[in-house]
Amino acid sequence: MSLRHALLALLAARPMTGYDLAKQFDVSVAYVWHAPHSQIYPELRKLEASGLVSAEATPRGTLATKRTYSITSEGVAELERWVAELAPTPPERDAAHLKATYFEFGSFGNARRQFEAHLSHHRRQQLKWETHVAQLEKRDTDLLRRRLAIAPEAEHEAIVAYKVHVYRGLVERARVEVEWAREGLALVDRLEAAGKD
Amino acid sequence: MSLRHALLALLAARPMTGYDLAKQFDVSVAYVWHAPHSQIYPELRKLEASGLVSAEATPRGTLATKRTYSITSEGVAELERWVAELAPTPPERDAAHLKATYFEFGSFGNARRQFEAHLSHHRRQQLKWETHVAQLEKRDTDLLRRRLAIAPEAEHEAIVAYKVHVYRGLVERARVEVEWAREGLALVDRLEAAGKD
DNA sequence: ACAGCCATGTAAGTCGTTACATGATTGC
DNA sequence: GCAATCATGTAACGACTTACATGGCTGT
Repeated sequence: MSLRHALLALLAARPMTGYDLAKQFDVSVAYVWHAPHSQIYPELRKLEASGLVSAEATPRGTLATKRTYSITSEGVAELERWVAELAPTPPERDAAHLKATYFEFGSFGNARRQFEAHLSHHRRQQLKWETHVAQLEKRDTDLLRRRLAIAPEAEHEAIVAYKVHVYRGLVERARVEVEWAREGLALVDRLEAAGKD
Repeated sequence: MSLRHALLALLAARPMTGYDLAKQFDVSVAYVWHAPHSQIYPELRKLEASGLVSAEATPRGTLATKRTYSITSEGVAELERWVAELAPTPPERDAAHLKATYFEFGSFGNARRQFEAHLSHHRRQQLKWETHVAQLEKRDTDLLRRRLAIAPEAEHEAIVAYKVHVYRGLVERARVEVEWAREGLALVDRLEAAGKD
């Protein structure tokens, strides 16, 4: 149920085509909620059918139509309803930790490879998010500027602050994963040394 | 693809029925990989069909049959293959952080409620995992004892250490979420105070 | 002419959720 | 007799993945 709200939230900043939305999912929203275009296009149709967004269709070539979607007042109301709703936390599903629980079924070398992959992935994530935090703080992303342009000035601080807080949280989370992987590597070293006696 | 491997890993400790497995998913594995019984029973049939587990059927009442599943040597091989495989990291999908990005669509009171729910959820998780770590360290869970009983003594330390490392990682992760929620609450206080001028 | 980006879709399949459905055994 | 727990399934639906498929526009 989050995809529709992610789309509505993006459209609250400015009208966009499905393609624009798919791109935004790659450069910012995807940091918290990933979605491929094959999921986005049908969802936009559903949102349109339920009146939460409206589409302006402009012909493109002879066959295709380009649709620019805007959020409607019902859409804004739905966004507000969603933000006010206390969502149940989803069940845990963590493939990396599941696998690490059973590293004894592989070699020390394998455990190292796995921890190293974990480390480099989350290190990259951390850098990406740190960059994003810096941009948000400078109010230097297209979407944020658009969002601020249509919001009353009194709200600007909160709008920026919430987003910065979210991405700082993700930076911290990535940092913890990196730390966990490093400690994992140290653990493997200890286990291997102990086994050599 | 992780459900099958979680099942295989559990069956590597001891033979179990679908019901036993479902219970294990509630008390330990579910901490990393949740699955309802409606998913477990069909998956066991598939594992049986592909020869990774074998089932011993004992009649139960007039109609039902109770099936006790054991891992086969092919199943162990598949576990080893899975542990050695470098799995791609799944795309981000974090409803709580997504929503927090857009807290400006709700009131300060709402943002507080949301952060408080986040805080208490992850606080509970943290305690649950801390308890689990303590049990693992004392080698005081049924499953772990069974696992150690059939493993060569030289491997015991690693078997315990990997599991402890995983759950400590989850404790840390929960701690970071708790911290994030607390900082969120402080942020809301600051924003509200600033807005009152 | 060709590359690269703009733009939109469908289809098959897997995974997971939620609800429905049934019956046996054990201990009080 | 009743409650709790043991035990096993099915079905409908929704979310997500992966692959396939098509074609337009812009600049070099």
